[in-house]
Parts: sequence; structure tokens; C-alpha cells
Amino acid sequence: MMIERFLRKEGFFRIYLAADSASALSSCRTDKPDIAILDVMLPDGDGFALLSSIRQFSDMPVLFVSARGEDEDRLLGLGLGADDYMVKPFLPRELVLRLTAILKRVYSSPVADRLSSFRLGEQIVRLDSAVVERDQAELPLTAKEHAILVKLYESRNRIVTSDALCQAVWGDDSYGYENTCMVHIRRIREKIEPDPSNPVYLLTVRGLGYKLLVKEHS
Amino acid sequence: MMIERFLRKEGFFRIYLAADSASALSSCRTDKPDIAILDVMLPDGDGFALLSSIRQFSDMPVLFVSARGEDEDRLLGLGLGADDYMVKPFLPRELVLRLTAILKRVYSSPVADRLSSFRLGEQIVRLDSAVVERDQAELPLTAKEHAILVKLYESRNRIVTSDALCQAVWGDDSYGYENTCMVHIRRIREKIEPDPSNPVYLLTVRGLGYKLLVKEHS
DNA sequence: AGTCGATTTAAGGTAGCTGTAAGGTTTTCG
DNA sequence: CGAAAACCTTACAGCTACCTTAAATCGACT
Repeated sequence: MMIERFLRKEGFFRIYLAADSASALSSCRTDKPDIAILDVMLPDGDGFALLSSIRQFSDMPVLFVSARGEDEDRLLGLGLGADDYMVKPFLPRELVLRLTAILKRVYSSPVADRLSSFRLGEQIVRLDSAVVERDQAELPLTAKEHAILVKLYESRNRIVTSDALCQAVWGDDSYGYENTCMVHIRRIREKIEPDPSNPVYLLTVRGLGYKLLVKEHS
Repeated sequence: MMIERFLRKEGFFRIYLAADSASALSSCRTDKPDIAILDVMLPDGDGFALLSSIRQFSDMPVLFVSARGEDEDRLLGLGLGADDYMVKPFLPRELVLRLTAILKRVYSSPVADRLSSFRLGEQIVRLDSAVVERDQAELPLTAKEHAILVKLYESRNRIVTSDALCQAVWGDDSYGYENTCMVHIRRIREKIEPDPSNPVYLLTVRGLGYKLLVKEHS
């Protein structure tokens, strides 16, 4: 199939082709692909019914492809929870772009792709190499410190509740780590704050949680 | 504008309309909308350039709308990191479905408890970071103040009874906190009202409760 | 087994949020 | 008009949530 070749060339791999609805459904269930491309017209039924079946057990991304471009079809497809709906004929390149757009939203945590480094005044925090640059020196970050900073940075300029923070670092059964977390916060402050006792970047919001202030450069 | 009315009816609120690229850009920066709808053809430039500017500082969702449906345009828009590209004319209903599809992917990710920010005249109340921006300063909100504002914002422009408010903040056995609540309301007013003694945003409705006035128009 | 760094526990200390209370003002209603 | 009810305003004391430090424990590597 043309499209498949193209997708493969674009870096998509692990591509499954299904001959009929039943095999497509079971493939979605067992292979758990990252995204599904469904044709509305299928030899044994329509893609809408198939999507309904998929939605019974999965919220996976789905893109419809169809020769039928009627308004009702598009509304129906999108209304069933599809992520996009393309009408044939279309450029393979556009398909790739749309797939990429969807995958970007679904599988990258909001800021994971730019999990590189950020600046706090004079200091530069490098999450990818787990160090803090300050005064021409490099302070290493420990594993826990790093995990906490990642979580805080993901929600920078917003409050992260102590619960959410503990859960992100110690897992679901994180009850009882609040104190431990506080100690780590203190250590982090000693590395990123000019004056750890009067924080200006990693603030505590009494009764709510912590907040990492990062000025976005224009 | 037609579309705006339709979106509002569909439950979208806090809608900003920008007259030109510059104001759109600054609105994206300061108002931090959940999603942006850009027209490719703008009075002072094109939407592509605008998206590039936005992508400098934000990964926010963007949907293009255009009278130009050429292949190159669509490829360009999607290639720049847009989430979707719709060609006019289109059904308002489809716009809503596509917006919803994008928002579902972006904000159902772990982070978002979907607390937003809103504007009260000159002030901007940011619930996600628990601050009130006014006169180039940031007034922090305490935990209780924050909880009260969340409840009031959930029922903005409608009356919230004192009972309901207390229950939302202090739990089910909240009898006897009416006075306490009043004190907190006063403190909130000192942060969000131009003149706390003559409130215009957080109104008391004698005998019934309180009401937070939030103009959705910009 | 021994060492060293990372992590956790524990205990004492403190700032500032929260609630209480008392007196004032405005509205309602007999 | 007068009194009661509803709400406002202010100040202050207590306590909770958080800080800080030091010591104990864990874990990896030799």
C-alpha cells in the first residue's frame, strides 16, 4: 500500500494493516498501537461502528480517512471521539503532519519535549544533565531533587500541591513523604536560591503547595 | 461575530477577539487562553508568522481557519505546529468538535485540574498560581481565599449561598463559619476590588449569598 | 565488611494564616 | 420611628503548616 510505505519512510514503524473490522479491533486491543487510521468504508461494516467498539475499552487516538466528505459523516466521526477526519484524496505529507500533531498532544507531557534547561536569575538549571550552574560552578542534582524539579517545572508558575508532588516522585502510595519532601525542597533551595531562607524562585504557598517561578524569555 | 456567539452557546467562555497580530500575540501571552483560533489572512500580516511568534514562548494549541485551502498552505500551517487547519466555509458544529478533540488531548493529561484565570477590570485573578495581578504587582492568595474564589468562580455570575460557600470550603459540618467566611470575603475584596468597601466584582446579595461578576467579553 | 553519598526520620522552632469576638453600619420590617 | 436582623470592619491570640538542623538509615561500590 502506498500510504504505508510513505509512513514507514517518515519514521513510523510497527504498522499493522487490518483486513477487516474484527481483526482491526483485536489488533487495537492486543498490539495497542499509538494511533489508528480508520477508513470509514470497510468491507464488513463502517468505521464509525468500529470506533464505537474501540471507545468501549480505549481512548486511543483515531484519525478517520474517507472518500465520503459529507458534512454529516465528518460530524459523526468527530462526534464519536475521533481526533481528525481527512477526506480523500489527500497528500500523504498532510496525513503525516496531522498524525504528528495528534501524537504530540497525546504522548508528550505538556513540556516534556523541552525538558532541557531553564534560567532562574543568575542560575541555570539543566534538567537533562541534572546540574545547576551558578558562579562558574556546577552543583549536581541528586535523583530525588531532579524528580522534584521536573515535576515543578512541568507546572511552572502554577501551584503544585504537596500531594501531587509526592505522588510524582514517590509513586501512588506516597502518604507520609511530606516531611521528606520538605527536606529535599530545602536542599534544592540551597542550590538554586541566592538566599535559601528567603526563596524567590521556589516558593511555598502555605496550605496549597509549592510553586516554581520561571520567567519565560520572549 | 457569528462564530463567537456559537462558541459561547457551546459552553466556551472567556473568549478574546483580537483586532490585529500584535494584540493577539500579547493576549496569548497575558491571558493565556486554552486554545487559539487563527485566521491565516490577517489585516497586518499572515497567521503563519503569528504562529511562529507564539511558538517562541508557548506550546499552546492552535487551530487555523482559512479561506485559502491550497495544499501548500495547509502543509505550512500544520508544519509550523498547528493542531488543525480548517478551510472556509465550514460548519460551526465541526469547529466545535475539532476544538473539543484538541482540548481533550491537551488538557486531559495528568497536569491539568483545569483551574483557569480570569480578569476583573484591571486585575487578573490567577487561580492556578493563587495570585492576583494588579498594578504590576502580585498579591498572593491564601489557601482559604483561594478555595472561596474557586467556588465563586465555578458559579460565576450566579449567586452562591453562604451555606454552599462554607460547605465548599470547610466541609459538610461547616455550621458556624458564616462569620469567618465574611472575614475572608473582606480580605479577598482588599485584593481584587479597587475599593474594597464598595465592591463591584464580588457582590453580596443580602439574604442570599455572594456573587462573583466576571465579564466574559473582552 | 567498610566507606561514602543519598535519602529518610525525627525533634524543636517559628511565621503567618485562620478563626474569634466585639463593636459598627446598613437594611428590613413591625 | 425604633428595633431587630444581616452584614461589615478591625484587631488579636492560637495553632497549624512549614522550616531547620542533626542524626540515623539505606544502598551502591570497593
